[in-house]
Amino acid sequence: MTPSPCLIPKGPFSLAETLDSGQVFHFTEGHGEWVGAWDHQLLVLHQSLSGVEVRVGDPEAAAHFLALDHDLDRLYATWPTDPLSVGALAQCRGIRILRQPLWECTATFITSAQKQVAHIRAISLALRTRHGRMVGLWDAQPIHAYPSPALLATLPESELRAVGLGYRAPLLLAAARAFAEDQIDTRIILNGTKEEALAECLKIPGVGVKVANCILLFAVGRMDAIPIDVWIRRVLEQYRPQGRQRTTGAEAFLRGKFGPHAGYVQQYLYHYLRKTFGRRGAWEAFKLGHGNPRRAPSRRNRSITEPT
DNA sequence: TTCCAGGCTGCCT
DNA sequence: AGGCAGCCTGGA
Repeated sequence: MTPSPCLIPKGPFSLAETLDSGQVFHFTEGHGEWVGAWDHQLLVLHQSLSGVEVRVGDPEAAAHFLALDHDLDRLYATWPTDPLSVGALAQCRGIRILRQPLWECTATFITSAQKQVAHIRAISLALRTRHGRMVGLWDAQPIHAYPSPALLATLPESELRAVGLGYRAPLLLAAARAFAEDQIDTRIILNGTKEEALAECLKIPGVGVKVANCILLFAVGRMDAIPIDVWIRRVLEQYRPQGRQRTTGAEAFLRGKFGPHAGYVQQYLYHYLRKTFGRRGAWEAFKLGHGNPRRAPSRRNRSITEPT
């Protein structure tokens, strides 16, 4: 048996952390091998001491997908120096922003609204298994691609609700239809200016500002895109407790604070905070100890910090 | 059991 | 412009 091609990343790389950092939701691990699909291609990857072994799949496609060309040492040289960003870098060193296919990235993040990662993963795998094209077998298990827009558009809403999509079912259907009927100009999303691309993303049903930025960061590779989710909003509360958290001003603030590769900082912070404070109440406890108490807790959380 | 999770949409001021 | 309720489901 010929040895697998070995890819050498530019700077640090952690395959496991990258594939498990909330960018993609369908890769599975067994015996040190990560198995999944990139578009319609089976990928089996293993991290060795010298690099990344591509045991199944096109090495060039794998290197592109894993963004092994991103010069992380150079990126770390200009990393923000505030305590949270430094802590995030210490824990997430080697995580890369992947280059995902546009449609499956879009569809996956439409289904992610108000869902925990475990559930997003379950939905993603169910959609692939039930409706995606099989791209190969690994360890006697079939691996599936994400179903195409044209195929998803033909499914009844009840079928999407059956995999647990809930109110997101009609949104995903409408998005699939919009893609299948060429109502979305993907050239603008991929090659337009930031503003043009964002506006085109917002035409997609079920896509708001947060998901649009996920698309720009994880599929288009725009490192200046900053998805602001609940975790990043918590970071904002620490940095500017008197400011508004929901407006576009928040994004401008983060861009100024995190620099041109703000998307990378965002991803590290997201992963770091979720892993460190993901337990119920852990973030509230952290804030009581170290955080800034000036801002009153939101109505949503009030019962936690102010028991009646 | 209750709470809340990587939001979007439509409607309100 | 910005705030808010409602929406489905399942994990902790």
